Amino acid sequence: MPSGEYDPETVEAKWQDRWVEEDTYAYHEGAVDPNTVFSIDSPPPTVSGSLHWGHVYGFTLQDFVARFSRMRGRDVFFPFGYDDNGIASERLTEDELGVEHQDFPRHEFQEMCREVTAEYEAEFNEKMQALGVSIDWDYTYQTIEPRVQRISQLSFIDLYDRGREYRQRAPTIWCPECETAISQVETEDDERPSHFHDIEFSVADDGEAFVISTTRPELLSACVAVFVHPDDEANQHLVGEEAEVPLFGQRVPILKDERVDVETGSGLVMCCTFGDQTDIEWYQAHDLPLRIAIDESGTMTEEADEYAGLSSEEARERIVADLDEAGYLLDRRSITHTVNVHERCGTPVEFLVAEQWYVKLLDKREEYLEAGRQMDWYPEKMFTRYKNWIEGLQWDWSISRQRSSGIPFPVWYCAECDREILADREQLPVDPLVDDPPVGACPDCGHDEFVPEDDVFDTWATSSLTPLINAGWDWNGESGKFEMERPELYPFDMRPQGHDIISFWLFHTVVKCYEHTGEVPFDSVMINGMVLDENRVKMSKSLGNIVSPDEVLEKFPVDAARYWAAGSAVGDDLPYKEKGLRAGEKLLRKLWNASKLVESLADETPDRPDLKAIDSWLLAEQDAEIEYITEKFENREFSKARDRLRSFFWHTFCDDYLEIAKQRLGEGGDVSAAYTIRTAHERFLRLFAPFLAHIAEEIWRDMYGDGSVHNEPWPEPLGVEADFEAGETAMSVVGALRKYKTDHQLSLNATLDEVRVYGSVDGFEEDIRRVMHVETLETLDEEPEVESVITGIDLDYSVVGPQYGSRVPEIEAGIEAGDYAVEDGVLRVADVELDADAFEVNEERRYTGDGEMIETDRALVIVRN
RNA sequence: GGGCUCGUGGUCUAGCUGGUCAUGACGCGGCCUUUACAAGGCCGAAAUCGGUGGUUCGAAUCCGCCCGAGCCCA
Repeated sequence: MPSGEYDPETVEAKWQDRWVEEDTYAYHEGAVDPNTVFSIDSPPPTVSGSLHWGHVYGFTLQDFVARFSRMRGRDVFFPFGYDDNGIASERLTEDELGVEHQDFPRHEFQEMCREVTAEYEAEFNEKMQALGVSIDWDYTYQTIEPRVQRISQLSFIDLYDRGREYRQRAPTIWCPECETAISQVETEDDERPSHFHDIEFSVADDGEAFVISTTRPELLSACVAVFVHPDDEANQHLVGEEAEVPLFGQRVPILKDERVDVETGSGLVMCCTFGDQTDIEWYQAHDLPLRIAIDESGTMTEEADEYAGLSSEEARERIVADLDEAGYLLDRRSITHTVNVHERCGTPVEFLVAEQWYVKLLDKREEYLEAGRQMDWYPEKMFTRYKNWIEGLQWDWSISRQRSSGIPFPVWYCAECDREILADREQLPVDPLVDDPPVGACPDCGHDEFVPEDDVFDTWATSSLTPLINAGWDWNGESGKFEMERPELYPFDMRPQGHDIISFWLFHTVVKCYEHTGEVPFDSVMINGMVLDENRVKMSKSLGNIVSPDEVLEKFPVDAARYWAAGSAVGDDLPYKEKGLRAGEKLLRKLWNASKLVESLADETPDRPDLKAIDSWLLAEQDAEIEYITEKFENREFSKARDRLRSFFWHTFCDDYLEIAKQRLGEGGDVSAAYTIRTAHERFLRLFAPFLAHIAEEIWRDMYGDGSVHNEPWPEPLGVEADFEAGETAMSVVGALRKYKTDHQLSLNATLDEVRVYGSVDGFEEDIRRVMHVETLETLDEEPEVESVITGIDLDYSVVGPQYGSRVPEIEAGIEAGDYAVEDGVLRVADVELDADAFEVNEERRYTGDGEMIETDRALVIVRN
């Protein structure tokens, strides 16, 4: 039985171990009915070595749903995965081993990644288990494992076959540091110090000089045009002429375009291949030629003449010096400007032209929007983000990456005609760098040499397949179809996701799975907010405001953190607050102590006897609470469920009911009380189980069951009939008597001589009398001797407002002036008659008899002492 | 620069399909040993609901503008 003080450190670790050992949260493979299965597709975290509050928060919310659903009789599938084939893992491996990925063949480097990430993942697993999240650890995956590589490549081939992919030479955002193409979403803006250079250009025909301002003089050789703003009258005469580029001497057209920024510099701009995003737009809009001066490693090309072979930085310095010497450099000044940088490494990006694979998105925007609409969004408002993202899409999705670690494209190209040769589904996973293509000769031209594709997939191309990975999607060569090993899981019942990555992760997952299966992959999406610090600022390394979960969990029980996590509406950001955890800790202590008391008062549950009034009242109240809490869980309104449960348990059960039951059971065998106290308590444990997973388990196994509380059914209403009116009135009388004692500085067990109650407390008289230590308690059938003084009229505005509209102020003025009369339940004021439902007479009652009267909203209580 | 979200007692939060004295918790003050819990119980003080203008008989709630924070996208 529960005894002594609650010791979370021992208790929590004990159950965490046993849950894993005993497979408490095992998904039952036999389950086939999609209606009884509840499948969760958790987005796999990136392996970076440490668990942060975002993980704790997100997984705890998922766990609430998992535990609740399990108790509601669903076969819960709660898997776990790692996204470990991205740049983060690649860098982790490089740092850990002190190597550069360029120095190894791809498969060797991948092997190193697997080894390094495996260590971090093992540590992460332990921490996850120490959070008590009800994951089935038999279902895990790594996005870098061969099985997932196969699924990724199958996905590529399937999309290709469906005409959803294409290869195109197109401007690409390039990180010279990582030497890879990156997508738009992987870049961010950053303020960087730089220099503005005023460079003298001239008109080719007449030699008229004009000034170009640029931050990138190293791109002079890549200059393909000069632009003038259409509103720039002073320079309008240049339009249509040709300009001669200094040092390099190429002639370029002078054109007009409204995208010229007239605020900065001279108002004349050079367009290069490619200095920035606008250059790409100009290249497309004005059909300009390409002059590629910087290659993929950030080195100057032949296009840069004598500067070829230099790094772009070296070339910049040399070119600036040469411009200066030749008299072309008119000014050079320091500025700070916004540049596009790669979010991972902070290097300013370049824009190159390269052959890339794309997934088509733009042509099916409407369909993808509709797919999003078909999912239930918790909270609903987050659908807007998905919608805005789709509506704002401008580019298809580039999935090519030039990296060592990653999943290879299963493609070769004919060395002669460039025809694309895709791998056979049966041979996947393949690595074209090592493996041979499935044909000996090109089907188009018969040539027998092939060039392997050496790019790998964008990491999102794989992490957007998690529903398929979890469901065991694969190609069956015999049936010639895609099949799922666990089809009952798909579509998944719930997809959890942070609100910061709805736009690409969730969106890409919906798109890919929808294309492969023809079905929207999720019935519902649950969006979680970000964890902020105590001052409501997002935690980040650069601000140094990170609070590590490890530290906190040394001080507080996991259940307290779980209590905290339930403290905000789903989707809203949640500040980390020690106070929130302390409140949780207090609840654990209260639950523990109350359980000790329950066990000491009644150590077994008798068969259900005829229940006394207060007992059926408590159980009926609990029924109503269960209904409320169940509904809140279903709607993912955890904080409402939590607060209502806590408050009902603490105040109604502990403060009101237990105090009364304590005396009844203390005085001798009261079967009705014994039945009720244990029945209610047992149901409380089940209700608390999704939130306070550990303590509920500890007490449950001590008092009620051999199995886990987490595999017990969720409580159903008992259907007990009760006089709610009398029960609540009785509790208000007890409250009034407590207040009387407090006001008179009496101890709570002080005796009261005589109490008279006017109000319906039928069947509760004895309970009130005993718990408040009343000598004689009498109920009155008629109102006691009171003097009523009308102090005013309260209008019911929901009735009066719509009825009288602008005349309301007149009515109010009449009441204020005392210029009214109440007769036969009708109020006459300001020439109107109000019915009884439109107002309430406000009376002050003064008791004129012996003793003191206390008024509650349900009863009048007179105390003589 | 654009979109979305948020801004309620000292702190966190409910209410936000408009309707009397704005919910609860933490903290604070006072009182009380009810042999489960004093890390408890009871009572109390404390908010012009970010600012401003409007719609309305009536606005925390609806609309406009402004300020601040966060996320996403330029």
